[in-house]
Amino acid sequence: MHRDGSFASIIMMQKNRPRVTLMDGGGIMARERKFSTEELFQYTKQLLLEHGYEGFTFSLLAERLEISRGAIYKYFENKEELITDFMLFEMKYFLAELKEIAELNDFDRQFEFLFELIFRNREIHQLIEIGRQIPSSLNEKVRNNTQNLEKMHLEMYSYMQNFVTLGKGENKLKPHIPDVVVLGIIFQTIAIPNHFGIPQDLWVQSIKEIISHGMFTNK
Amino acid sequence: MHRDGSFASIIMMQKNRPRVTLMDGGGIMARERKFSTEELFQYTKQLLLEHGYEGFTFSLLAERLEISRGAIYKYFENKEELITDFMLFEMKYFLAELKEIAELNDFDRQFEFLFELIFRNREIHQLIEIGRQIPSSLNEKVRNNTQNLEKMHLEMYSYMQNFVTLGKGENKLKPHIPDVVVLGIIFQTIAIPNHFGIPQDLWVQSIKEIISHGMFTNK
DNA sequence: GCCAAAAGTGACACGAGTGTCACTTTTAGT
DNA sequence: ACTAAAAGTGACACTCGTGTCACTTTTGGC
Repeated sequence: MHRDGSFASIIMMQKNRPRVTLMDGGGIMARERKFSTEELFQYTKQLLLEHGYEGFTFSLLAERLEISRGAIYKYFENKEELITDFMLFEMKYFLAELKEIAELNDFDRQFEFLFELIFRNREIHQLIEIGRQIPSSLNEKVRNNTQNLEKMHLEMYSYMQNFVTLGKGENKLKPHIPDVVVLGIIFQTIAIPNHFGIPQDLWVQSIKEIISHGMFTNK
Repeated sequence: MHRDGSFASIIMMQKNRPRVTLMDGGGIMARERKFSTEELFQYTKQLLLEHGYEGFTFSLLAERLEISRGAIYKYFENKEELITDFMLFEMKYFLAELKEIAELNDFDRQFEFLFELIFRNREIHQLIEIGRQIPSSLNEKVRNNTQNLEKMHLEMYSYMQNFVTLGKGENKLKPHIPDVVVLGIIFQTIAIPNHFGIPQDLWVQSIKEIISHGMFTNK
């Protein structure tokens, strides 16, 4: 645990800086963490999806992590800060993967790639909607976080915009349909809850086909 | 107000029955209501969509209605009861409209009808998802309400099932796509938030076209 | 063994939502 | 005018989440 110099811990350390240089060189190590940041964010995600923004509490999170509530305050001043940090964490990973779409140079491959990526990160869309519920904060850190989120959100759209532009350039996508509708559909359909437990394969293929060629037969 | 013998007030009166027969014949009328049930449900809808299930409170609702919180308890024992009553109210209206689909006897007309109906009731889908968050209650009335909701939900699906069966029978819908995927897509795509403010007409037509024939060109 | 530093704990004061209830207000019928 | 009934109010006791803080625990380095 003490050697995770990952993205997440960098975010976390912004407030409670250790008074020794940082936990790499040969500083005093102090006691071991009872929970990793990855663990914390994982439960945060679960709880956000289960209870929504307003239903998320530090008490619930502490319970899942089997620590005291007070411990969380060592790393995050409040709910807004924790959740925006978490959103940045998720978004960063998503964007890092999305970036690779630029390597593929024809539309068909990009479509396959994008579809698979969004499908593998189904919750992202729901989380983004939850993110819209965060009230504008007075807290410096939180304002900074939401600004960065905004930026990453735009960056995300710009990659997807390129995808659509390519599709229209190759005459693969219908030119009269607005770009944001194309993107909206891809995002939204993937989030359809499979309440009836259709097998994954069939489910994915069906959705992909409808998006591509519709649910109507071509007579 | 005192002469609304509507659906809503019938639900409401289950608990606090007036001691005179009921408010039709010539009973004593007592003082006038400061808010109608329709008004109450309208704000309930707003608040549920804004804050989600856990964010919804009697305090917020009372504030919007410009009454005291206590007044609401005259009609509903608690949040669960109010929200399930509200859900029944919404569902009832939706189902009443949906029923009429059976009058149309070809698939194309049913498709137009269904699409228009769901589009006009865009929030229904979101509300149904919020409804899933209601914890199973000990309260008699609430258990009864959720059971009825379940029934209406199934009834809703059965009407739509008929629609899909008809479509497949007429060879209009692709036979290999599972029925629930067809329904899921129709429901979900209509709920796409139009964040970029595309004109309504263009928005609806684009979505309808993608659902029907896909976003790909037929080359 | 002692120290410094970070991790973690539990108690406290506070604010907000809940559910209840005795009370007041308004109303129509007599 | 008087009354019964329903509508509405506001105070009370309670629970739960919040944020803080002095305190204890664990750790590696000296």
